[in-house]
Amino acid sequence: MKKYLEILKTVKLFKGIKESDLMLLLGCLSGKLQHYEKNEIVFMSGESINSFGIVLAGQVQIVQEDFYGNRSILANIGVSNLFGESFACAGIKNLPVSVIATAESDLLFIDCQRLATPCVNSCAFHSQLIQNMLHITAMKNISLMQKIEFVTKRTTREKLLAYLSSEAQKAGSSCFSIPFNRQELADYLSVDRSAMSAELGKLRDEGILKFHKNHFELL
Amino acid sequence: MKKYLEILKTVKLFKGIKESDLMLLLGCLSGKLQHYEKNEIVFMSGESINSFGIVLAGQVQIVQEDFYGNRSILANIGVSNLFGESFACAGIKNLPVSVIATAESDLLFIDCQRLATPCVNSCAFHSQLIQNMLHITAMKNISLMQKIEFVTKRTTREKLLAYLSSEAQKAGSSCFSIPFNRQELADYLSVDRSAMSAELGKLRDEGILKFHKNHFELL
DNA sequence: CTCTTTTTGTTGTATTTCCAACAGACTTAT
DNA sequence: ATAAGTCTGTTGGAAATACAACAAAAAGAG
Repeated sequence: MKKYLEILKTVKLFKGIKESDLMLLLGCLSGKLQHYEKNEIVFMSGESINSFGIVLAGQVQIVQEDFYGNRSILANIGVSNLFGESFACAGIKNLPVSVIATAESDLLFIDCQRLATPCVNSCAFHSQLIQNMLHITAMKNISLMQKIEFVTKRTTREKLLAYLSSEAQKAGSSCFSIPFNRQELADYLSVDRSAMSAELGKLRDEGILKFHKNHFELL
Repeated sequence: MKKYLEILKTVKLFKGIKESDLMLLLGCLSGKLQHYEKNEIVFMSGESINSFGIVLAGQVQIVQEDFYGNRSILANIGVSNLFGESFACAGIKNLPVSVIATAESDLLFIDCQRLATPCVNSCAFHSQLIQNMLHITAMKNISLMQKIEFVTKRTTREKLLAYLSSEAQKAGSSCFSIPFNRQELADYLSVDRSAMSAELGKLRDEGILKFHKNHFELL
């Protein structure tokens, strides 16, 4: 766990917790570190969970799949971010989504019960953790709204431009990388991959953007 | 304010607060009651807000509008539910959405600062309020995900059926009312109104559902 | 009640998306 | 280096959607 101390310090859930208290706190929360291979399933939809995760290395995706096999990617969770905490905090028993590691990943799992109920040692941090968690779920709300903004755009072109400019803004530069390959991007924006590929080609021909693999530049 | 005591007792934010403490608490939070006419704007996109609202009567809608005039309804907020709290908790300065009263409404506004910082009187409730707020934002997360599930369906028919069956489930009956007229439903599901109307007609002809105005029955 | 406005349903056409199939580029394993 | 597998771009036809225009029904105003 110690090798991830630097990462843990950047996790928003632990904001305001002293570095010296961090390991102690993790013990109290009975945090469990686990390794996942690429494409391994972390949580399966329908499953009942009693812990949420923190990505310490790699990345995971939150995925919805209907029984026609249509896949929809709700979110990509990168290093130092949480997943599953909304279901935990809302007390949802059966997961309506799956979580999949899309790269070799190290994930830290924390028991929700432990977070919600103060214990002798962590009591001092408890109130801080809840407040941090509130901030995190509120931020997730915002990014879900932003995703809705993308997918409700009428055409593939508009969806692409809305998504890409938001990524550029997030990166603070017109050059940026995205955490998706083409099929994943299509599943995130909820469009047809081939049509999207064609549209990307058009946008490039019109001089609106450049791209190479998952690296983009808006012009 | 007293006339709404029964409603206030059902507000999830105040869960665990004794009825006798409620009015005291509202004073501490400097809650302000305000009346709105139908179609009046409550919050305007771009505005900077420092309070969130609770619907005591009527309803409001959370609306996104792009500069082509395409409207997207993110959510409908009914009696005893909160709006704007995600932006408050996330510390978002400029509202990315608008809030509009879609019926004559009484709204209670609460200052975020007051909620976040304990004061001499409300201190005892403070921790409870934060926990309740966490639960509320987590639940909102879930309903946003559900909305994404609707709008990412490929066809108008699938969107309708996904939405209507979720409403039936929520109502606990195959008969239920929806809080939208046709144009609003189209803007919520992000489809063309006329195409949606046609699809509703087909579904009725096929004996899959019955409807009259905003009252539906799944068969 | 009558007139006006809003809401809902219907239709036809242009546009867009979806799907399937395929070829080339790139990766990975052996 | 070869072969198998994956990812990306391209195309054509089928299906679905968006848009505009209009008629009928319902709601609201005077």
